[in-house]
Amino acid sequence: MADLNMTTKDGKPSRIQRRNRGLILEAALDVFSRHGYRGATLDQIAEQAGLSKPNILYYFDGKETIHVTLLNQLMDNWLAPMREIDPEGAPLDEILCYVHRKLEMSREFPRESRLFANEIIQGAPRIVGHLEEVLKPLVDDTAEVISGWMRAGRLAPTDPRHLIFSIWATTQHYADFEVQVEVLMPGKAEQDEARAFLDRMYRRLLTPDPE
Amino acid sequence: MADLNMTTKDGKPSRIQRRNRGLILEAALDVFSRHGYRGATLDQIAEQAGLSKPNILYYFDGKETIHVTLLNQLMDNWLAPMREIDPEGAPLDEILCYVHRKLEMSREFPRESRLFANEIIQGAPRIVGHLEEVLKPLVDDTAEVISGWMRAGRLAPTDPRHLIFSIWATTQHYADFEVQVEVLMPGKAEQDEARAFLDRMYRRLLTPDPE
DNA sequence: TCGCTATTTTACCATTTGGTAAAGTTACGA
DNA sequence: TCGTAACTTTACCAAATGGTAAAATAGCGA
Repeated sequence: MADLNMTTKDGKPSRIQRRNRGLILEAALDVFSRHGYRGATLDQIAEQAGLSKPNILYYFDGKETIHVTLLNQLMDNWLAPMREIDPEGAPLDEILCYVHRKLEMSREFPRESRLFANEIIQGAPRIVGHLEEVLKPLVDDTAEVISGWMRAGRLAPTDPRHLIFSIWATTQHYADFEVQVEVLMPGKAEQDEARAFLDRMYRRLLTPDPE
Repeated sequence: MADLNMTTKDGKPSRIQRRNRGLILEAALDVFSRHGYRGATLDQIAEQAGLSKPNILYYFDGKETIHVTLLNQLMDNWLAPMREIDPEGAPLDEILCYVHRKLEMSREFPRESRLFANEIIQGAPRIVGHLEEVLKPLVDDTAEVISGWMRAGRLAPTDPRHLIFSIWATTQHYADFEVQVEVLMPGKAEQDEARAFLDRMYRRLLTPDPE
């Protein structure tokens, strides 16, 4: 019985359950991130997970459930770096540290980045809710923190939200558009260069003008 | 006879041909950009074009041909702003003008932007060739122009290729991640703000330090 | 207006795809 | 070691999808 919570009688998921659900999600991340939601097939996921298709549907209610599960799991990790921006810290350091972490994640978790990008580009049909309920409040808070720093003259003034967009865009670009980057800078250790470039760009943008 | 070149006997495409091929490409742009290659169906394209599915296949050899046709048409317009960077112009103005044009295109042609993004994210299977043969030389040239400006002290030095990436990323973000932008800045005239933000960012990044 | 070509429609088809039913097999506590 | 619940497999299915054959119709030059 493919229960929604998927637990054994005693309320705890079994070892096999944990292993197989893990295998499925790992395979699904791979396939969804490469082909998008509609482009991915349960057969591909099944093959990559080393399980049969019906067996996959024993663990998840359907294709969409797998996808939504992935997106939900993803969002938490994805937003963690922004949550760690410390309103008490040194403004420029906090922002630059955030940029570095996002770039790190783009290198370490390109599949997650692409999964997310695919979903947003196609209208985010399965996570607009999450965006409104979780992402928006977090961004509002962060923008307020940054605004405060700017009003205090500790950062050069700009629009904090567009600043955030630009950080997302520039860092995730290296994951989402990896093929293109690879074509244009073949074989280069572009990640270190990227770090230096972004560091410089945001440092110059945000360092307050001497009065 | 669905000829590859699709011409009438006298070598010229008929009025009907031009109209219908146009209808199909317009519809296909809409559908592909919203759902990605595999997520789009010929039935959707047919319905949106107001033609029957077999009729669509009378004008194009198949789904893939339509997609490739779109991508090829797109690439030229897409790269036009970069081609217009004038090596003889004022460096900062040329770059900022390029940024503005890219942002403009992101607003005017969001479907094209998303079509392209979808293709690249999913590994660019149908246009790596084009990227290598057309995009790479152009980027190499442009990077060399920018490098020259930097060596001459007319722009603050940075990596020109990462500069280009960041311009692409930040400008296309407003088209590709439109849903997210809309959630986080509901109803705002974010395009004007974006222009001001990017102008400021690249101006500060690239203005040479006074010696 | 005739005749020929260009275009469109109708009726299909094979494959793929998400999903199910039910029979088997495994694992684990009593 | 036996019984039951957990898991897996086999054999399907209906709908969707890319594509085709061939008949029917429209358009256009002579």
